[in-house]
Amino acid sequence: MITTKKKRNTLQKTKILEYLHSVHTHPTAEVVYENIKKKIPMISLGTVYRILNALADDNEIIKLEVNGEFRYDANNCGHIHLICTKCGIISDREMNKKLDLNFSDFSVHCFSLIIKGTCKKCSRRVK
Amino acid sequence: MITTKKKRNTLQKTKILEYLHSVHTHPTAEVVYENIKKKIPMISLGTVYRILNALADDNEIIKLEVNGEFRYDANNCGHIHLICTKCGIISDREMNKKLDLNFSDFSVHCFSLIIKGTCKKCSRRVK
DNA sequence: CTGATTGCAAAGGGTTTGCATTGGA
DNA sequence: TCCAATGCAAACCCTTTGCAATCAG
Repeated sequence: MITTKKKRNTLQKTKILEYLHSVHTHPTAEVVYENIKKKIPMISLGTVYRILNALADDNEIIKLEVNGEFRYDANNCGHIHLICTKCGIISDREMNKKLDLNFSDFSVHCFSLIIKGTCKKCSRRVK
Repeated sequence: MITTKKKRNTLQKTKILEYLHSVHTHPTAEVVYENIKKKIPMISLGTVYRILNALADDNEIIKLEVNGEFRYDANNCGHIHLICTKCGIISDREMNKKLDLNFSDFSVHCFSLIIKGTCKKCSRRVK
């Protein structure tokens, strides 16, 4: 059994969580960094990454991957994330049907399904 | 209208597709590279990446992201990909229920749902 | 006090790209 | 012949890390 080490609440962590709860844009670490800098000018990108990853590990937020970079989202279970693989935009949808997500050998952290495809705007651009 | 430039069939591309159709392991570009090298010793990693991305763009294969790296899979629609965010293992499941994946403003390329969580083995390791 | 957390900057590592060469149609 | 595709290696760029300083509990 790995002992959980005690965690501290810092201004950096508080502000980042606050920010994530205030937006619905699935920001990248870079975007979070730029916004937190307005309130904590001396914060560093590395710290933002560390806090975001820690929060994701604790399942307080969701970590998504789109086109080679990570995006973070305050935990909203029960949503479907539609990710356009062309432009990277992410839109949330409600599930219109109960999904049977009970697997005997796999524990789903959260009902946030990720579906990739092409959004309306991008599909207009004929290949 | 963007004109589609004509494509050529090369040994490299043929072998890579052949390989992807022969496995069910969702290999990384690196793994594909190592395996193709057995047949085409002089092939380069860059070429593997270029071919894999081209195939994914043409929707001939699926490009998945797990823990910061890409994995490729011969197109198998109608599957659920269970991705363990701890160890990165990917297992396929059949869908036991028809999903309503018709969105008015989003075209789903393929019914390959990606669900992240923790596999049995990793969940045994208590945090 | 203690040691978890931060800032800074360098290192890491998967992926992309520029360019000369090769080779498919 | 023509230009897409390749090989090679350097460049990219997002993310992670080491370390000394800092600060929450």
